[in-house]
Amino acid sequence: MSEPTRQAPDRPTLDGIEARWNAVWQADGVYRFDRSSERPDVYSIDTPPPTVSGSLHVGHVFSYTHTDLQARYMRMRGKRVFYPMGWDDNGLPTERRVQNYFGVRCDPSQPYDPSYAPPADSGNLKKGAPQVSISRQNFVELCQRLTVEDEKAFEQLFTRLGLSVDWTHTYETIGDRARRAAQRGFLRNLARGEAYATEAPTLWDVDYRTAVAQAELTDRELPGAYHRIGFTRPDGEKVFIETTRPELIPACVALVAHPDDERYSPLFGTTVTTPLFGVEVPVHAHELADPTKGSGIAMICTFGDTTDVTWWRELDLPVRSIVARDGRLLTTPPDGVAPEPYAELAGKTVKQAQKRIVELLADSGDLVGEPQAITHPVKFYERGDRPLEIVTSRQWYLRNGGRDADLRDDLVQRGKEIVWHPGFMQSRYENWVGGLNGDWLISRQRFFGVPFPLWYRLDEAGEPDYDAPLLPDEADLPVDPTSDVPAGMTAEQRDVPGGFTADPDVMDTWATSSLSPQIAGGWEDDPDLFARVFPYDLRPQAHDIIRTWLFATVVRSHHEHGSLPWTDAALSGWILDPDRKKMSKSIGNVVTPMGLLEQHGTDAVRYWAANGRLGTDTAFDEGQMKVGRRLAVKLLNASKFALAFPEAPDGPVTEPLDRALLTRLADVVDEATAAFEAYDYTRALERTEAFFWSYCDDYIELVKGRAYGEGEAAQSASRALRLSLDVLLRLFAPVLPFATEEVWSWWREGSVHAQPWPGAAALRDAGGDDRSDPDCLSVAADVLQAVRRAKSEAKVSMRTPVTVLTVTAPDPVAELFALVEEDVRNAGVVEQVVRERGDVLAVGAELGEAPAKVQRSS
RNA sequence: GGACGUAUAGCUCAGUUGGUUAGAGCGCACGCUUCACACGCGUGAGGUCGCAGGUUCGAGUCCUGCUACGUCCA
Repeated sequence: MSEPTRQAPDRPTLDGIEARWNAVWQADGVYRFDRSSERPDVYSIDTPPPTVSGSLHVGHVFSYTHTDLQARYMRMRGKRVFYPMGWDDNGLPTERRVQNYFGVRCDPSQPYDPSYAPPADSGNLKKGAPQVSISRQNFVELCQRLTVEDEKAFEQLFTRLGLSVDWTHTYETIGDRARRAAQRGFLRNLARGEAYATEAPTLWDVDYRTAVAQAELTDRELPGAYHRIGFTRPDGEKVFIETTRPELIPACVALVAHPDDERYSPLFGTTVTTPLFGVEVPVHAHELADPTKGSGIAMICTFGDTTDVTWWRELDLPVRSIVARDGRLLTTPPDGVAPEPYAELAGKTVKQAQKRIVELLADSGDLVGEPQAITHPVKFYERGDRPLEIVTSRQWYLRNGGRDADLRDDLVQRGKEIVWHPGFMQSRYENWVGGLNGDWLISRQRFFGVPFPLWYRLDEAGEPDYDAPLLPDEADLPVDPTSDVPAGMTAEQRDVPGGFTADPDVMDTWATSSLSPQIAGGWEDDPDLFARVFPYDLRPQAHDIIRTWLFATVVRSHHEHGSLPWTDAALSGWILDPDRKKMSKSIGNVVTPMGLLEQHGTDAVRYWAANGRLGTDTAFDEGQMKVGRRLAVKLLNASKFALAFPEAPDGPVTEPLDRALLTRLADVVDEATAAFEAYDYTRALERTEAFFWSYCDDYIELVKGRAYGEGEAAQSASRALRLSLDVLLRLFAPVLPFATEEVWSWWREGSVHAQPWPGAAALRDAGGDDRSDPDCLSVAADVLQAVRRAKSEAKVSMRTPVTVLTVTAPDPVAELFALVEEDVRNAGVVEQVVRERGDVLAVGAELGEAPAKVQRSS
C-alpha cells in the first residue's frame, strides 16, 4: 500500500486518481468478500453477467453504477458484501463471432481433437472464406479463448468505473462451473418432471435454424397484402378467403369461420377444394376466427402462425408441412397435394414461392382483384432477419406456468414476494406471467451452449429410444454427450444401430444465466459459500429483461430451492439520446464508455449515473458529467480548506454557527440513510449535494474569518470543519469513490470505503439540543446573501466594506442574528451593524470605498 | 386493443402524508481576480405545474375523463 501523503497537496487534482486508488484497493483487498461471514451479516448481489461478444456501452456504465452505489452503501453499513461478476459468453453472438474470427464451423458429429489448433491467420479472414468443421468441444474451446480477451477489457472498464466487485469471484456462462450447474439443474428438473421433451410445432428461425422461445419474440410491422382467393365448393360455387400468405395454399388443411357467422354457417361440415393443388379440405367453425378480418373465413395451414397451431390442435387436423428448416419449400409435396404445379415451387424461399404462386393464381383466375396492401405485425426472433416460420420438431421444455394454472399462480405469488424497486415493475412481471401461452422452450439447435447431458439408445434399426434417455452421473458433470460416452457404452457404439446417440441440442443461454445465483454462489460445488449468500439480497438489472432473465431465475429457484432467488429486485432504466429516443447505436459508438471516463473522470460519470433513478429512463447528458466533475473538484478544494487549520485538541463545538451546521448535517445524514435504505441513491445524493453546496457557499464563507483566528472560537470552527468533512466524505463515498478516498488519505487512516456509514447521533450531540440554534445558520446566510446582492448590484468587489449594515427583524430572528453577527461581519466585511425591529427580515447595506485592485500572486 | 410509466422554467429534473410567494442544476444575462477553488465566486431574469371537470377552506399533489410521448404485451 502506498503511503498516504498525510496532508492536502497545494493543488489538488483528479488527474490519475482512478489508477492510483484502484491499485491500492486491489492490493489491500478492500472489496474482498469475507467468506467467514454468517448469512445475516452478508449482502449478496446477483450481478448481471454482460454479454461478452460486443462491447460495453453507456447503458452498462449507467446500471452497473447503480448497483455499485448500493453495494458501497451496504458495505459501509457493516454488511459483508458479496459482489461477484459473471460473463455471459455462452450463446449465439459469440458463436457467430468465433466462426468469422477463426474460420471454423461447429459440427457436433466430429470427434473432439485435443491437439486441434486454429488456422494461423485467425482474425484476418476474408469474408466468405471456407470454414473448417470442428467438434463441439473444440469449438467451445475457441469460444473460451476469444472471450477471455473481451473479458479482460470488460474487467478493465468496470474497474476503471470503480465497481467494488470482488474480482476473485468471477464466472463465465460457458465455463466448467456454469455448465455443471446448468446440466445439474436440468437433470434435476428432468427427474422431478419439470423438464420434458415433446414433438410439436415450434416457432423457428430459418437463418439461425433453431427453435426460439416466446420470450425471444418480437413483433415487427411489415408490409403485406391481402390476396382474395377462391376455393371451390362441391357444387362449383366459390368461397373467397383473404390471406397474406398465399404461398401456404399447398399447406392448407381446412377453412375456418366464426360459429356465429351466418354467412358461412351453411358450409360447416362440408368440404371445399384448394385452388391449384386440388386438395379437398373441410370447413370448420371456431371462436378464434374473426368475422371482421378479411372475408371472415380463413384458411388453416400447417403452419402459418400460432393461431393455425391452435386450430390444428383443437380441430384435430392433419399435417401438411411445406416449409423446411432452411426456410425453403420442401422438395416433395405433402400427401394428397398434386405434384404439379408444386414441383416448380419446391426449393424456393417462402418469398420466391409467394411471388410465383400469385402469378399462378392470377393465371388460373383464382385470385380475384388486386392484392390489397396492408402493414401488419409479423413475429420475428429478436435477433433474426426473416419472419419466423413454424416447423414441427422435438424440443425440450421447462414448466413455467404457461400450461399449468397452479404453477402460474405460484410464480405470480413469488413475484408478489419480491421487493421491487421501483414497485410498479411488479406489474411488468405479472403481465408477462399471466400472458404465457406455453412452457419455456429451452432447447436450441445450435452448438455453443451447454449441451443437454443425455444420450439415447439406438434400436436395431438405428432409431433412438427417447423414452428412456441415458443420463450421466452428477459427479461427472459437465459432460459433452457428443464426445463423452454414457456409462456401460464404448465410443465405437456411437451412432450405430444397437448403440447410442447424443442429444444434439444445446440449452438456450437463459437456461444457464437463469442459474447465475447458483453459479456465482457455488451451488453444490461449494455448499459452505452457497449457504452464506443464498437466497441473495439483490437482483439488479435493466427492466427490459424482466420477462427473460428475471422470470427465468425465479422459475429455476422455485423449482430447485422452493424459494425466491433474492429478496429485492432493482430495475434500471434506459439511456435516452438527447431526442428522448432510446440511445442509438451511432451515438453509442461515438461515445465509448472508456472515452467518457477518461474525458470527465470516473466520479463525474458516476455522478451522472447516480442522478438516474431506478426505473426511470435517463437522458445521456454530458452536461451532468461536467457538473459531477465540478462537484468532485469542489470536494477536493473545500477539504483542503477545512484541513488547513491546525487540528484543535478534543473539546466541544461552542459557536452557535458551528453547532447549527452540525445539527443540519445530522438531518442530512438521516435523510440520506433513509433514502439508501429504500434504494433511492439519487435522493441521498441530492440531499448531500445540496447541503454541500450551501456548506461551501455560506458556511465556509461565514466561518472563514473566525477559523483564521485563534482561541476557543477558532478551535470550535476547526472541530466543526473536520467533523463535518469526515461525515460528508462518507456520505459522498458511494457516488464519488475516488475523490473521497483521495481526501480521506490526506488525514485519515485506511480506506473511506471501509468506514462505517455516518450516524446522526454524534452530530446532534456535538450540535447541542437547543432547538432554536439551527436556524441561526439560515439567518446568517440570508443576511450574507443580502450583502452580496447589494455589492453585486453596485457592481463592486465582494471585498468592498459595508460601512453600515442595517438589519431589521422581528425579535426571534434578531436573537438568532445576534448569535452569528460576528461571523456575518467577517464574511461581509461589515464595519458597523445597526439592528432595528420590524415584522420581516430586511437588510440595508451602505457600501464604502472599493479596495484597491491587487495583483494576484500565483 | 390491454398493462405500466411519464408530462412542472429554454434543457435535465426535485417537489414526501394536500397547507404561505412552486424549487435546484445546466443554459442565459449582468457583475466580481475573493487570502480552498477561474475546473472559480456572486447576483438576477425566467413557470397558465399537458388539457377539461370534480372533491376540499385550500390541489403541482387526491378523484374522473381526455391528449401526447415512452416501454411491454396482444
